[in-house]
Amino acid sequence: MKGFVMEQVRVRFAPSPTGYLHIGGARTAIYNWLFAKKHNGTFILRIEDTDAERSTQDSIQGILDGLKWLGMEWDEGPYFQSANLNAHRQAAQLLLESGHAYKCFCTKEELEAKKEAAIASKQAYKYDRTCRNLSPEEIARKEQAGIPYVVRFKIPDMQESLIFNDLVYGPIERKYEDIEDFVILRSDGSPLYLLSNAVDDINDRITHVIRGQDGLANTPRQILIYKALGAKLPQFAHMPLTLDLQKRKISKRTHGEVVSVQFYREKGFLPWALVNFLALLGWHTSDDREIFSKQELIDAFSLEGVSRSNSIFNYTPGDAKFFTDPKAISINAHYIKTMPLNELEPWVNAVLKAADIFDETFLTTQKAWYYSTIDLIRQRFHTLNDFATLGAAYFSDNFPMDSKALQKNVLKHPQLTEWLPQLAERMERLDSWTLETTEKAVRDFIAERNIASGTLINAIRTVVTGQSVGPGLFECLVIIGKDRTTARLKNTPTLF
RNA sequence: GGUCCCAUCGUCUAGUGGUCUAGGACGCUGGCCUCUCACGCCGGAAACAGGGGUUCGAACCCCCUUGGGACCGCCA
Repeated sequence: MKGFVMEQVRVRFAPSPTGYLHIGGARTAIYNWLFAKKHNGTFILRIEDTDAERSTQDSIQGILDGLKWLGMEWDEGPYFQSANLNAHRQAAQLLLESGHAYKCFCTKEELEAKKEAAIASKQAYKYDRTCRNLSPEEIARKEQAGIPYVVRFKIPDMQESLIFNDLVYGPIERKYEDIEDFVILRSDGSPLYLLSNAVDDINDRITHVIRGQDGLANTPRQILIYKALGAKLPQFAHMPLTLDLQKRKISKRTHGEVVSVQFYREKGFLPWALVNFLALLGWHTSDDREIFSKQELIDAFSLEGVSRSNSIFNYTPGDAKFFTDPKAISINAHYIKTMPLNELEPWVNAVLKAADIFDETFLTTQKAWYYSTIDLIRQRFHTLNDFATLGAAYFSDNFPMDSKALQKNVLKHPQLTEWLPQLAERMERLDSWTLETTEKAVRDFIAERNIASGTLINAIRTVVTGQSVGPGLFECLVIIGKDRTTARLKNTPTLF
């Protein structure tokens, strides 16, 4: 970067608020955010709410909440495109005056007929430029007559191609003759997306337009707008799309909640785990790293690592084992089991509170115990919610009893109604409550009565934790404590 | 239909002419560990879409075919 002054990077995420924040949009936001952070630039949020019909306040709020939850904080905005209508109209006026645009009086019916005719004769349809060469007199007459008109952009009449270098896809070429004189202003004077979006990007001094690949086809036309307006061109970078296993674009309509960011929040995802997963869906480094801290990801990120082929969100509806892409769950589990306990703790607090099994003493007098407990059980958890479900028995006496576990490990052995209370009495007399003393008590009991050790151990686990699986039994007992353990063992007969 | 883009294990991908009998991760799977389930560790199955070139040599370069996707609104 020596020899010239690096321009201050400004990027934006510009969603239209017509639904919740979905993972494809979130990924685009993440890439923009990473690019901004990487280059000490500015990340701008712009809500493109000019479609009043479909835009909703709920949706705007959902996008804001989703981005905040993910940690994708913006430096400027949110700006609202609807606030810039005048600037868009002025730009159109400017284009009209400079001869880069013209008024088109063709009616929708006329255009529709031409389009159908083109399709019928298997010709590619493109506006035939009927109004492009209207004389000033004709234009004045039509206007006088009150004939409504749209404003169309005048594509340069050249044989060459428009070429631009996409930072992800490389050189993209489009012949001028293949581009239609597109509409930039409706007959009611309101601007269209292609214009609004470009004008806003110019006004926001965006240096890098990082967006989904569906914007690739719009780019040549927007470049033409930039040029006609005399604006400096930004760099363009298009991201591959996220498809489902049938290679369809993911959408709420066909995929439901699983593609919304909110879903992952509710399912017990750590926001950074989702960010990490999404960043990897279509981007990679050339080494084998897949787990990145925030700073590591910022340092490693580069547009060059973005792949050009669409990536598939590996989700199978109705999968009994995986409620979303298995890799996403795997990454979430990885963070849960490896992150520093003091960072994990607040997330656990939240789910326990939501399940109404949180106790304020967990953070005061019982803090050491609380941390040990989290540390003990997190190894086999995949989501934060597991702490409140599979882990409930460690935090509260109000825990669910897994019916299969009960059936298999307890109800099959009626003698447990006597054994477990007897064992409880013996354990109550223990002077200390450690791995060694609890194990000795149980092993002695087993030896005295000649019980199969697995039978008793599994039964104890089920009665005490409500689960057939979990950490080593004695570690469980030590963590759960003497009082709770013995009380639950004594309670065994009521389970029958 | 037109224009543009893409193509390595099931999925995310490494790979930019020789080091590729194609590497990693998730998932699947065999084993070890073990009171259970995980974790962990050690293994396994699993891919260069097809065909032509170019080259001493091609996953990598070129062409064609096939397949997939995007865009083609007075939506954004």
